[in-house]
Amino acid sequence: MGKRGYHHGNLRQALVDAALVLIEQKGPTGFTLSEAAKTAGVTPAAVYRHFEGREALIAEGARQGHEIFADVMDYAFESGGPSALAAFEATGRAYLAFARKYPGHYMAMFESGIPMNATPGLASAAARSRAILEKAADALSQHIPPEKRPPASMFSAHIWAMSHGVVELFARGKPGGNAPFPPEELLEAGIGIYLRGLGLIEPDQ
Amino acid sequence: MGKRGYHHGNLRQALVDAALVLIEQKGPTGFTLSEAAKTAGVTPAAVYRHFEGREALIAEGARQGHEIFADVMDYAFESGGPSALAAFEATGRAYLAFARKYPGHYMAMFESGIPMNATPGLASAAARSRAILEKAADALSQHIPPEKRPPASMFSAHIWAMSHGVVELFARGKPGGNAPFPPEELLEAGIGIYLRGLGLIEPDQ
DNA sequence: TGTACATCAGTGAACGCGCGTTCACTGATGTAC
DNA sequence: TGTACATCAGTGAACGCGCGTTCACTGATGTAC
Repeated sequence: MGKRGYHHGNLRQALVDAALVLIEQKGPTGFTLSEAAKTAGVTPAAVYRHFEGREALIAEGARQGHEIFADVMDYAFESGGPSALAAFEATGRAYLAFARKYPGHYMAMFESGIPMNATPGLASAAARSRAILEKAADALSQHIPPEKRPPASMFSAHIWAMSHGVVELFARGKPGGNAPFPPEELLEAGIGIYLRGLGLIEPDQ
Repeated sequence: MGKRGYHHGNLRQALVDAALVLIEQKGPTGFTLSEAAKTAGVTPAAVYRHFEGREALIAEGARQGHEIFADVMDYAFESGGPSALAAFEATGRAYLAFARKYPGHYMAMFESGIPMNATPGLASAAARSRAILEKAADALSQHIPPEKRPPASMFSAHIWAMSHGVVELFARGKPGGNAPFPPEELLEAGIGIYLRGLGLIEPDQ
């Protein structure tokens, strides 16, 4: 917003970008304000012209992540296919694609330990991305007979939990050496079985 | 093993215990060797009589966690009920109970970033707990017609992912303010729907 | 167009801090005789 | 039982390090006239 032309150009965003790369490389707690500053070609003290401190910088990364996350999932849902089911599955794939494509953002959002209320902007961005997931679940759950329909928020929580679990356990190199299956395949199969359990997919297919 | 009677009694285990409490309180990367030593009433340098360094101390906590984890899950599986299904569900409940009861161990195991090969003892304990989960999945999957049976390792990966996701997202205070449902309920319902999707529970029940 | 001035992004030095790790040591415990 | 000795768990001081944060400053940019 009009910072361009000054000494650096757009230091604020350069710092966020540097922070996200470092978080991706060293984990959210291995990340260092000083190193982000150095990466952006600037003195640590310069960071304080744009952020209140280390935590605010991470929070801004998380906020931007939630914004992208919500956009990506919303797009997948809206354009995901003719049926509510297809749209929902596209949303699930978008989840994993986001985690893969923006690992720094993902870590800042879910692994940094930054409280969701750290910043008003972060809080509202997080609420937005959460709402998208629930919207997708709610649309799909319309196809379940009301008397056996679980609350949409539970439904979306299950999908979210399985997706997050797959990301944390199998989409990184961490435990067990490596994944027994490609994460995409694992998640798609898991969601498929889950949806079949809800009666949303034909038992025989 | 026979250190009792010396200056401290059993400093080695006291250090592990202190580390696990601190990891629970401050996260696996906020944890500090010096503070663990202070908690145990000892100089930081004393730690090096028992561990190679900071990472080895965390690895030992993770190792003990995997040992307990495997025991707990194995017991739940073996004594979980008359049917393979009941035994499996007991195992799932044991997962969450472990995460609740031993949060420090859980974090050291799954959130500390310690590689599974950090220590031979850790590697073999982790392999053991992983094997128990697969054993339970394998036993249950015998009840699925072979032609539509997913590999037991995929089956157990799904359950593990959903369980871990529930723990990370909803069984701590982190995102979204708090859980929309009690985690136990959420996980049990999720596993139930998943098992129904596999045809292991009657669709109408 | 040119000059004087105000703004404010980034500097560079300094701070106090706690970290993980090393080292020569000390002194309580255990052991040989 | 008593004495001399060996062991080795824990000490305390020191190290070099990088951290987050503060502060008075400087000098390029933008603006008023």
